Amino acid sequence: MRKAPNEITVTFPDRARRSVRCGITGNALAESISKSLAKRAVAMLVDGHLVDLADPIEKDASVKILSRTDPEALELIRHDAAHVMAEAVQSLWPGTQVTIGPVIENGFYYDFAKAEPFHPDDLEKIENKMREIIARNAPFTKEYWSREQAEAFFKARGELFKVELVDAIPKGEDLKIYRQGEWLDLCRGPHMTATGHIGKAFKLTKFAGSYWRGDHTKPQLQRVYGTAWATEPELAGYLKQMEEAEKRDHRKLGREMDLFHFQEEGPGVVFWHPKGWALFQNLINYIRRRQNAAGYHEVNAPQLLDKSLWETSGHWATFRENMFTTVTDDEREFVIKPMNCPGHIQIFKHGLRSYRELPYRVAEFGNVHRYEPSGALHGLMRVRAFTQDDAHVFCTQEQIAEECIKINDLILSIYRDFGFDEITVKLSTRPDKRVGEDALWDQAEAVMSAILDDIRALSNGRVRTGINPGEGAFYGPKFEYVLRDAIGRDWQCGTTQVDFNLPARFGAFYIDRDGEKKTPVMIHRALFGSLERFIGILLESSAGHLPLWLAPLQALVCTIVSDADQYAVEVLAALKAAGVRAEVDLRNEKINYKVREHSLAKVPALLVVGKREAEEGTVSLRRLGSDKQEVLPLEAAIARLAEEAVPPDLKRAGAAA
RNA sequence: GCUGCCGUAGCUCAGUGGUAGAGCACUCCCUUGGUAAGGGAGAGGUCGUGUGUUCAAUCCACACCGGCAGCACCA
Repeated sequence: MRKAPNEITVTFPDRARRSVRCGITGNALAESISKSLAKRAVAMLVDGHLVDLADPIEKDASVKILSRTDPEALELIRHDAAHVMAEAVQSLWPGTQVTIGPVIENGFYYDFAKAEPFHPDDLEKIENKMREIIARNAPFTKEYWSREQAEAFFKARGELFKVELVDAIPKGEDLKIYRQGEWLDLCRGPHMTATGHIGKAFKLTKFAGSYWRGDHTKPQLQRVYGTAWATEPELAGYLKQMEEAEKRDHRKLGREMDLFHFQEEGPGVVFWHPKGWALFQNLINYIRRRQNAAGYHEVNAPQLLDKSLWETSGHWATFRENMFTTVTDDEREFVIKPMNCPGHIQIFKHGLRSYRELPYRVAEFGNVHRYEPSGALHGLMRVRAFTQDDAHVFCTQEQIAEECIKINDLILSIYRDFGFDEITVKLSTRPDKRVGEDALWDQAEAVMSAILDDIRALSNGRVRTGINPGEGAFYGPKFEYVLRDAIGRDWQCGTTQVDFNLPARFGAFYIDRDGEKKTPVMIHRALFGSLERFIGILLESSAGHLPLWLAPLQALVCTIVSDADQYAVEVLAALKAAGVRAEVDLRNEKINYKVREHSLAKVPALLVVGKREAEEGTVSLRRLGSDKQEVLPLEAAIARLAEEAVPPDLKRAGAAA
């Protein structure tokens, strides 16, 4: 295409091209295309970058003019809403300082410095004020200010946090100020053309405390969260989804399914009820089979060990605040174990180890206690006493990569058995607070980053990888296995940590081929991490509809009339004989009542028997989540359930045999 | 730990400055009913704990304990 001087070529999403004056604004460009587009336009994408519609286009570029319902505009709606919220709060409570107000997943927040705390009713007040501001439909306009001008302006207004933000902007960079009517804010942008485009599909959701710059030593601010969408049905859909998520809260399910409880005298510790403990044991049995098959030796190290071991490991220096301790009458100080590694090292150190024994893999369902900050406690997800499916592999440096890959394969295979297929593995590198020489860290990180590449390559696209800088353990870098649950939430569960430090600190060694003492490398690994937490994840992901092999109570025989009692007891006996975990409900209640009650308790299979079934030797089978029934011979029903109740690993073993 | 909110029967929740109520669950009675609540009766609470204000506190104030949300933390 031939161009006059001072002309540029813009390419539209439909691949149409047009020559336009260099420096044309998005507004003018939209106007030149059509009146209706100009009217709808709120911002634009230039070469994929979201920018203000008022910005000039100064070189050949692909341009997409955005209207507010384009997906790319959603973050602008949210960001604009945050600005409007800040204006609303400052207009309602003069003297409140504004700080930052970013877009987050599903919405936005703004942090304020305000002397008086917000009151729950304030959400509605702010929302109403926001609607007023939006109705005024003031245009967003951008200005470039000098650093001095901005600093003087915010200082004069008493906006000290903004002054700090101005100071933090690198010298030589433009300071952008966005105005909306009378109000203005320092902001990177971009914004839509006017506040009216925010629309009505937003809602303020909650207040919370937060820290300035996320640092708990800095002043505490008040955060207001909101959600915003392009359309009201989308907002309604989101709110509905939140309600649904609430219904699968594992604390609620735990009560409804009678799995566990908490009470005041034991903050952060779980009372496991019979059904919950059965589920717990089902998980342990499964993991035990898997890791025994993978060459681990299961052990049990003491619950209580002298403080000196924790000083040696470095835990005392790093986590003393989070450890439960006890002093005995003879004035010895003991630590209730928060970790299993020192115990396992003692087992490794007991007696002389040969290189022939390596890799030496010790596993334990270790019951650990950690004094977690009270505000961190959350049902089973964050507790003060939990069971780790922990293990330590003592090996040579040459064996590290192979062991890490084996662990990786084991973890991925296990997650697959639970239906978790979307996995991310993240490498967490050295934290600021750590033990050991930097040379050892260099080595460990180099080894692990190579392994990370292998993991991704070996996974055929199933595993994504990433880096978490500075998030490693104090004794070594780690892989974190993050799984995505049925409703799209991510949970960090498994972990593999390569440790060049602790074995040496404890003086662990083995006798190598050449007769010399060598220090082994230790790999820490956990599969689910915390069994308590994993059960919470399982419950929320499945909404309590556990697969049959895990369900603590798999089947319930329900009678319709008492004439069927005798038969029901026979059915129960037959189920039990086939290894199905079952109970019988002979109560003098209607079948509707029984079905409702057991369905609410999430019993996977109901075997209903009345006169007819008793006479014919059949059962009416109803599965959780369905309102259909199927009448089939008792043996057929039992065979089906027994088959389905076989854990996935045993099923594979059976198929192979 | 920090900020805010909350704490009444096993659960979900009303309520009042003059020592408390509902529904479900529980016990008993009637009912034998075909796939998500049949009917009736009964029992059940030092209103989280402590101190204070008051003639009088479940209610007001303060402290503590516990919970919820977010932040911070997570070997």
